[in-house]
Amino acid sequence: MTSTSIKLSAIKTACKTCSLHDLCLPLGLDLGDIERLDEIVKRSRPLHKSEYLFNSGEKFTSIYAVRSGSIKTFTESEQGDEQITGLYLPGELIGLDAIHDNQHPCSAIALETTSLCELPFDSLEELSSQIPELHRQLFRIMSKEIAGDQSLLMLMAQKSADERLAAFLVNLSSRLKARNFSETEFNLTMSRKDIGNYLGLTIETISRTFSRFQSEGLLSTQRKYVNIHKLGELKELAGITDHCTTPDCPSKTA
Amino acid sequence: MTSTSIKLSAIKTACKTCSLHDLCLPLGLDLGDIERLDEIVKRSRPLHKSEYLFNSGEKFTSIYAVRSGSIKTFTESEQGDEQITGLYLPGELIGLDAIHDNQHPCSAIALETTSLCELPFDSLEELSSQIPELHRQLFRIMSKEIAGDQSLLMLMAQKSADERLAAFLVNLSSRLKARNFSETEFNLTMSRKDIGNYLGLTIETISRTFSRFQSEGLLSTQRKYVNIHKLGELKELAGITDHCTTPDCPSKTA
DNA sequence: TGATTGTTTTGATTTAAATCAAGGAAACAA
DNA sequence: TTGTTTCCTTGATTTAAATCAAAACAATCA
Repeated sequence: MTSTSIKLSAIKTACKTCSLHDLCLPLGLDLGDIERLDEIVKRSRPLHKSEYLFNSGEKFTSIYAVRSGSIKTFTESEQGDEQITGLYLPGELIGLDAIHDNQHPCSAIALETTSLCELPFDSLEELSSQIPELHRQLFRIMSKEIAGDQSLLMLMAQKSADERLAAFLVNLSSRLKARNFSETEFNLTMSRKDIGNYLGLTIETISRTFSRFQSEGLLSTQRKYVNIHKLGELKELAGITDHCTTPDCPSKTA
Repeated sequence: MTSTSIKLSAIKTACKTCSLHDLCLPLGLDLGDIERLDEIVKRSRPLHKSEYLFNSGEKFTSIYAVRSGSIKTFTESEQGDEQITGLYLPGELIGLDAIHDNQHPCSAIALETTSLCELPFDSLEELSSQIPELHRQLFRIMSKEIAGDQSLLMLMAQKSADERLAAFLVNLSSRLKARNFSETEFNLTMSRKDIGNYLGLTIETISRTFSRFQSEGLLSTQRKYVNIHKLGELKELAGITDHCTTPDCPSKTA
């Protein structure tokens, strides 16, 4: 009985059988190397909605990969303004911003029931010095995060409320599609308030913009549920180059 | 004669004698490892003001470290809006955002006469898999870049024009101080237009804000020259936590 | 079940920064 | 030197989004 349950949990954590394989750390690794990666992955109980994964200021020990669900990260300034810095979907890595000074500059909260793979950074670092392809993939992922933040900066600095919300939706849609979810019908896991904060806008502006998009027939919403009717027009509004810089992003190949 | 000039240039590129040692890649390496790093560094002629280091879309081959001078990086969207994404001072690394898809997502231009160290990425990657401390330092630098971009995001999303310009100046001041320049007297290498673009504001707003800071006695300016009279007040305006996340940043230890 | 709390929508008003406009000061070239 | 271009400053006006305000709607809980 005990051995069965161990085996079951082992199967569950196995990178080699994980459907997120190509969106996550194992991309490009051969089977033997994936098995070595599997050995350092720790799996704990899923987080419930609103549970913290870590808190700003905490000591950095591990990188986390989202297995299912979603996570938001946010920083708080000394004046108390909160800024959401990231929304992480399955296959994406959390905590890369904490490496440089060994503590988390942001907090991370589950937006829904979320399970994660924990990768102790010391082990990961050691393993990556033995597996060049893992090393390379880690660099790629970090580089992508930098490039993604830079597109977000452009969004904030140069774009109107309409363009920002459109870009947010198009980006989300692309990433969901890459994960085999519908690209036109999905649930926002963030509240209007969170979306506004993320995009540098107020909740009222987000709400009004959604209403206008709806009256223009671009999409329809019921609270968190979104149905995009005219993805093409939305992409155009977003400036086609949505701020998704993932290699798996459909808009890149289109 | 020939051997002399070769020797001279070898001395000039030597990381082990470089004053930027602790702000750059060699931080934490022992002498032998620094010498190995020195072997892969390529040094070319300095760039003149307004010369391109690389262009958006170009194939990625190397990371560049600024030796002297300064560089700005910027992306251009399909609609033609330009967004400055970075201002790089001596000891800082350019091109980390290009690793993930092997091409530069941004262009890089010299803001003044600027000399650089070129680090071919293939060699750097190979070397870093042999030198764990170099590997770690690379991760730290990339992580710092991510964290820095995230503070910039907060700046753009939540802060007023005053706060943004103050934060920009305080950040620049800290980084200059870490490089043994004056923290209160310096030349902006970016134009008002560039500063505005970087901070998501217009040139007129930057100009007016500088004028007001001046009339309030916070600083004085003559074109690019800036003299900060009340750094403390400026820091307070910036929210104390300036968006400098470098470990060498004085505000961290203060 | 109703009471309480939190979230979203919509409307009226204000405001910070953008835009429009024009003059002045440096930098640069012929 | 003078003309040309680029950059910066300052003023007047407009505007997009914030703020203030209130009601409608969901969700949660006793």
